[in-house]
Amino acid sequence: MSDAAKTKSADVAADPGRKSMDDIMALCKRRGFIFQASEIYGGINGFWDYGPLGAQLKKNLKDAWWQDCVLSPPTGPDGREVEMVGLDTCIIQHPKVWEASGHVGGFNDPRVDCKQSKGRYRADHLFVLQSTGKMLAKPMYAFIEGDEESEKRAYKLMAKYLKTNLPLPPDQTDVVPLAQIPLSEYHRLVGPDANEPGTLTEPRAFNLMFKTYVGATASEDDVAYLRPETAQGIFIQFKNVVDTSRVRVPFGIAQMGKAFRNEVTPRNFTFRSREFEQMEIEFFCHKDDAAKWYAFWRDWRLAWWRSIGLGSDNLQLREHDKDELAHYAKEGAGTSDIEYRFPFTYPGFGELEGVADRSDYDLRQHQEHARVKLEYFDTERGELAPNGQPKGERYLPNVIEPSAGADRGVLAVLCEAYTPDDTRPSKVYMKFHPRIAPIKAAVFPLVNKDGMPEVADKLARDLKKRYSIIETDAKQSIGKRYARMDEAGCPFCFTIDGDTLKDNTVTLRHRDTQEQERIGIDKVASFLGEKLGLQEN
RNA sequence: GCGGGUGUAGCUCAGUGGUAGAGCGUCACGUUGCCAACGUGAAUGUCGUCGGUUCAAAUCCGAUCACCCGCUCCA
Repeated sequence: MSDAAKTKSADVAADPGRKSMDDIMALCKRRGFIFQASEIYGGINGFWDYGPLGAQLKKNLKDAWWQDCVLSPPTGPDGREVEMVGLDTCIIQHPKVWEASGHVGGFNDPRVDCKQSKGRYRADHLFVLQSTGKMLAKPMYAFIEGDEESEKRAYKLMAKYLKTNLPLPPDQTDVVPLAQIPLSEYHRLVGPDANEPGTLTEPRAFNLMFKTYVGATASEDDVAYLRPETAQGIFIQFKNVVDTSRVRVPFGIAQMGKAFRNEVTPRNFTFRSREFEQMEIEFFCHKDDAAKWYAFWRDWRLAWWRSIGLGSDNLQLREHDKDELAHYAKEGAGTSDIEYRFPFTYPGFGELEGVADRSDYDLRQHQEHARVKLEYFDTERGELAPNGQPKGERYLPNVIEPSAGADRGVLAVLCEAYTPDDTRPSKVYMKFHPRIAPIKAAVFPLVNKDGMPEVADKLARDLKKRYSIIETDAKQSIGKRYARMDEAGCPFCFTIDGDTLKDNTVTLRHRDTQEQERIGIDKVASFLGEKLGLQEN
């Protein structure tokens, strides 16, 4: 901050590397954006609550997403308005949902810790180089699959032990997966980063899902899980939506809601929380069109984040490398992350939204596990019948999934908006896009007498009928009230003064420039409507 | 999970064994007529929590919780 203080606010605003996360967190607490969950009990790791301003900010962000994705969707690559419907499914579903999705069984990969090097490894990524023949009490060397350095190290150590040169005689050693080494032999095992044997722990499972029980008896037969993603609720209701809402492929189903993951390390304020909210679209299309729709959503979602105020320099698109791809995306057209440059990731970026081609993986999995046909009959495809009509085609649609983190979105918006400015009394202001600003406007009587409060109250009441959150405040000096609004990120203030009583004009004060102008009191509503991007008249 | 750091008023922090502090903010009254103005006054703390040492602990010791940083992890 000491550097930032000497810098022009515009420079600081554009450069998150100059913003202090501590200062942003302090403001979030001070102004009631974000509180630590269960704070009076000492807090609870990985959980955060939203205060009055934060709750409104988050609601505005979610409303903007719902508005732009569901109620007023964009024009697709085929030139037509995208077809989209909403859905709201349960946090708790049948346990088999998570078996089908691969969340149970497939992904609670066991980990192995090294007591000496403090390293942690995926057990299925570790291989062991051992000498054959008389194995008793001889050391074995673990290395990481695909990691040449650790593999070379293991061979070098083995060569040293066998007192031979590299390459090792092939008949004296072999390589086996760690899983084949019995626990009783771990005392002979040298870890990939250790220099003595016996430092590796036994493989331990990490289950990232929250476990709970359905029913008051709570026996092991009643185990259920809190959803780790909202997506599966969409997949398992896919058939109902198709059967009841007249949608036709290509179309999307949108849903937002809480999801839960027992993150190993909750970190970076709300960025990695154990309870978080997702805004997900599952877009269903024919396999032949998947690449086209994937590119469309990837680009459109990036543009959307820009439209709500995330600066272009701090936002980037990153295509995943092949080896990064999740199990469900291996067959797809690709995965990319929309990333924001947070102060705590600077100069790197952190994921805001992932856009993935999930192929038909999920529908296929549920079709198999539930033994229910989930195929879609497309009447516009297939070869032509003699009457000139297509015969139709039956298929499992491909899925393009733009999956955004609502809390990460709020955090990015907070970081982007945070603008130190030593020249103004508040020393900082929150430069929210008017569309998502929690307080849209403030109405102040310049002084609390001479008929001004009455006029201000009337204007505020009129505005409140149409716009969310209009602040009124008649206490203390006008400068103090402007400063408070700067920290809350209120974009516009309207001040009633002596002249208002004579000529019906008010002072309009702009947050970002601190400029003032006079406009007619009857123009205030239409001005706000235009600035907030709402229909007026 | 490991290592380092931090935890005192709403916020930022001072306080190294002897009665709990400052600035800012908040609130009230007065004044003020466009940028945290001024005056007067007020409220606010089990010094993160629990335990130990001591005549006496915010201060020393132990444990624990939370947050920050670095590893690790993040389907």
